[in-house]
Amino acid sequence: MEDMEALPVRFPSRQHNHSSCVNKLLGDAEEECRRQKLRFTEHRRKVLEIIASSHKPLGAYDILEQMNFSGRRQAPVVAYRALDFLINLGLVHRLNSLNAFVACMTVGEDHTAQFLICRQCKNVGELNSNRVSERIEKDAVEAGFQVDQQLVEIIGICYECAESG
Amino acid sequence: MEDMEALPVRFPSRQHNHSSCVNKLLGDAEEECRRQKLRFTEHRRKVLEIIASSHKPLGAYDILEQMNFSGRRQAPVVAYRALDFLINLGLVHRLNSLNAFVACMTVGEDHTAQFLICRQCKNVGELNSNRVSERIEKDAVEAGFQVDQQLVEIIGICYECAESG
DNA sequence: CTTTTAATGTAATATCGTAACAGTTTAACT
DNA sequence: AGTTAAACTGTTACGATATTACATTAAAAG
Repeated sequence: MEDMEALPVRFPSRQHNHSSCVNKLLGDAEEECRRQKLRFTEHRRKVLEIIASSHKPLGAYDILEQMNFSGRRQAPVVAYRALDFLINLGLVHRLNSLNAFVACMTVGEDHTAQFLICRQCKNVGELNSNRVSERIEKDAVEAGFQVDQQLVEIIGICYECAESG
Repeated sequence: MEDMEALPVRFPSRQHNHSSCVNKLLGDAEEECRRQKLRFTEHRRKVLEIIASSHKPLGAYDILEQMNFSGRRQAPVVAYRALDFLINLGLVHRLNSLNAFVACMTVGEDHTAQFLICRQCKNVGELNSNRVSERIEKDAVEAGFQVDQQLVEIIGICYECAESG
């Protein structure tokens, strides 16, 4: 029997308003850090803000460029340190096939994620299909493998690009 | 209703004999190139041989090191060109989470693949679960996404490492 | 208020991957 | 065979991504 619940997916539509979701994410981050007694420092806030302001994946050096507070160029390690922190908190995801980073679109919720990468518009959506993650888990276990982490990246064409030819 | 066929999976066991599977892969490669009228040149053969001789993923520069035919060091691009060729032929897979390459373990068969990466012994197995690939395809389509390519990497502990503590 | 843990600043360097272009080999076609 | 077109190779240079190491400063815990 199929699971008939709605399939959670977030793909950024073209006219979607960023500033509200950026603010939401920053708020979530602050709260999460308070809860876990972690420090939400300036670098970390800035990096999260930069990533969240783009639904296209950003490379570490793209992020770094936007961190020039006062004409002062930061060293790469500054971006990587903040990224590590945010990834560990689940606020940012790394896309291995692109060496790039995106903000998490389902913060706080307990979720698995698969990434939908549009090779035309370069936007990235987040699919949260438990059916997929459970299927992977089951089959891996059946194959004698104990799963710690799943990395699922799906390359293709998003709905809006398919429509507009 | 569940699909009850055996789940195809290849994980290299510790006492498994490489040389026979290396030879098989080289033979398959030759045949496939003949069939498609492609050239199976020395570089390509050598790179495939090197990758196939290791069930642990190899980086491009690891491969390069083993290409020193006569003390002569090859340029990186030599390895990358051969790798591109072999990947397009489906003889080699790239593991994005590791920036590394492994030989395909199910050559010639029409198959999808998910990679089982043991974070202890570093061996990589290939799971060929149509249930996983179909689940991903269905859910992506349901989310309005047209799938071209699936990249699935599963990090964890393999059977032999789990057994031996 | 001192100890110790976490974060930052800074420089250097390691690792991974590609561009460009001239030269050579191979295949295909008179 | 001789000519042409396509594919492959050699070589140099460079671009992009990521980490190590270590000295310094800031914050939290006792």
